[in-house]
Amino acid sequence: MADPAEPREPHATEPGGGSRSESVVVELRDRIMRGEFAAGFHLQEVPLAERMGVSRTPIREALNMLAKEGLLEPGPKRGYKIRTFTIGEIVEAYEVRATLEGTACRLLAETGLPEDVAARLQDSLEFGDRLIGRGMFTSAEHDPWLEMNNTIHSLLVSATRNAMLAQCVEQTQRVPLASARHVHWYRFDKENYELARSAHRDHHGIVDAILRRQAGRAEARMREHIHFSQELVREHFKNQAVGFDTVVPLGAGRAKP
Amino acid sequence: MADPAEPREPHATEPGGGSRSESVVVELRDRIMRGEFAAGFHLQEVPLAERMGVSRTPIREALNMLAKEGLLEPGPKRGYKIRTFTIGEIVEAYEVRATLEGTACRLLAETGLPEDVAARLQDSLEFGDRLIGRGMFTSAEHDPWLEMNNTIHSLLVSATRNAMLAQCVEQTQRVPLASARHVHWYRFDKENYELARSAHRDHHGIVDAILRRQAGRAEARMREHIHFSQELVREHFKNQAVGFDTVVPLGAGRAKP
DNA sequence: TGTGTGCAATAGGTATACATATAATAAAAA
DNA sequence: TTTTTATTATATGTATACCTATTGCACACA
Repeated sequence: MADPAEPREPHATEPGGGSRSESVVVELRDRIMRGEFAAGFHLQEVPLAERMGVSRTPIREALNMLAKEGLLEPGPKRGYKIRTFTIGEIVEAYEVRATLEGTACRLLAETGLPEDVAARLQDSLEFGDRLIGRGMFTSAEHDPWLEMNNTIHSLLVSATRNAMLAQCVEQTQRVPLASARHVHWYRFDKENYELARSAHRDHHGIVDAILRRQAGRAEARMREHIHFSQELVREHFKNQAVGFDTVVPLGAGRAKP
Repeated sequence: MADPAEPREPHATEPGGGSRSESVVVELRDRIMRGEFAAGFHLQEVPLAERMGVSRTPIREALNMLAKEGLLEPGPKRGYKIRTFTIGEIVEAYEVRATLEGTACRLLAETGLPEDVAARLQDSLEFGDRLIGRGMFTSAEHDPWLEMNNTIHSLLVSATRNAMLAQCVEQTQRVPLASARHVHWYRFDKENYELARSAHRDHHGIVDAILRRQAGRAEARMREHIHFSQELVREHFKNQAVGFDTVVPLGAGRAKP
C-alpha cells in the first residue's frame, strides 16, 4: 500500500483553501475510517504531528473533533485511542438510521417533493436502472452503484430541509458498516445481483410512494429497506459465529476475496 | 446579577477534578444556554480567556467543542458567534425528537423493560402523581416537576441501551425550547395545571403500554406526547405574530411575568 | 466627493516552550 | 528474589510567542 501521508512543506500557504487544521481533520478521519489504525491504537500527538508535517496544535484540534464525532475514545488515563464498535452497536445504529430516514420519507410525502429534487431522484433511479440492466456486477459498476445509492439516500434526507434530521443521520453513518457507503464486501455474483435489484426496487417504491403523497407507505418502505441492510450485516457476522458484542474494527467491509 | 466568572489563581491545581479545559467548556456552554450572550455575539478568544483566567488554548478547545455541538456558528470570516435558531428549526428538532423517543418506547416494549428501570419509572410516576395531587403550580413545585419529567424521558431513552439513540436525542435537546428542560415559561394557573395533568397521563400511558409489550401503542403515544409540546411552542409564537423563520435567542423560555 | 491604495491594528491560526501527571525503570531494602 | 520507593522518561495540558490574513482607516488621486 502506498504511503498516504507525504510530509509537507512547513508554512506552505494554501491560497485557495481553508486552514491547515481542517485538512488535518479530514485526512485523519479518512485514514481512521479506512481502518489504517488498529482498533484501540493509541493516537499520540507528537508522532502524528511529525508524520503530517504540522505542530501538535492542529493535531490536538483534530483529535478533539474526531472524539466528538465518536471515532475516538478517551484512553485509560489520557489521550485518545481508536474506538471500537461492537456488532450490537452497528445494529443499533441501523435501527436509528431506519427510523430517521423513514421519517424523512414520511415528511417528504406529507409536504410534497420539490420539482428539482424529484428530477434528480428520477435521474438517479434511471441511472440505477441502467446499471441493473447491464447485469451487474463487475467492479467497474460497483462504485457507481454505491454512489447512486448514496445520492438517493442523501437527496431524500436533505430534501426535508430539516437540518437536525440530517445531522443525526450523519451521526449514524459514522459507525462502520452502518451505511452502504462503507460496505464494499459485495461479491460480484448472482446472489448480490438479486440483492441489488431488490434494493433498487425499494428505491423506486419509496420515491413512488412519496410522489403519490402516501406518507405511511413511504415511511414503512424506507424503514424496511434499511432494516434489510441491517439483516445483511447480522447475517454476515452470524456466519462467522461471533457474538453480539464482538468488536468490529473500523474499515471493516472492504475488499474481499 | 452577580459576576459568575471570578478570576482564578493561575496554575491552581485542582487535585480531585479533571482538566481545567473541561470546566471551561461546561461553564461556557452553561452561560450560552442561559442566554448570557446576545444572538450573533462574536466570541473573541482573548477577552474570554482573560475573563475566565485561562489562556487562549483551552478557550479555543471549548469554542470548537461548542461549535461542533451546534451552539456556535462560524463568523463571517473567522472565529465563532452565538448561533441563532429559528422557530422552524425548533419545530424540526421536536419532529426528530418525537421520532427518536417514540422509537425508544417501541424498542422497550419489544424487548421488555428491565426490573430496576421499571421500578424507577414507577417512582417517578408516583412522584409526579403527588405533585399533581397537591394542585400545582407554585414555583416551589415547578422545578421538581421539570426534573421528574426529565427523569422519565431520559430513563426511557437510556433503558434501550442504544447509545446512538441516546446521542441523537441529546443532539435534539441542544436546541433551545426543544425539550422541557429549557421551557420555564409555565404560568402557575389553571390552564397549565391541565397541561401538566395531561402530560402526566401520557407518561402513565406510555409506561403502561411498554409494560404490556404493546409496541405500537407505546411508540405512537410518545410521539404524540412530544408533538403536543411542539404544538405548545408553535402556539406560543403564533400568538406573537411571528414567522416560521423568526429568530429565537438561546435562553428563551425563561422566567416570565 | 467618490474610489482606490497602503499602512496599521486586530484577531485568529500555528508553533513552541513550559508545567504536570502518569508510566517506566532502576535502586535499595526486606 | 521480591517488593517498595525514588528517579527519570514520556506524553498530555497549558501558556505564550509568532505568523498571517482580514479589516478599518487614512490619505492620495481621479
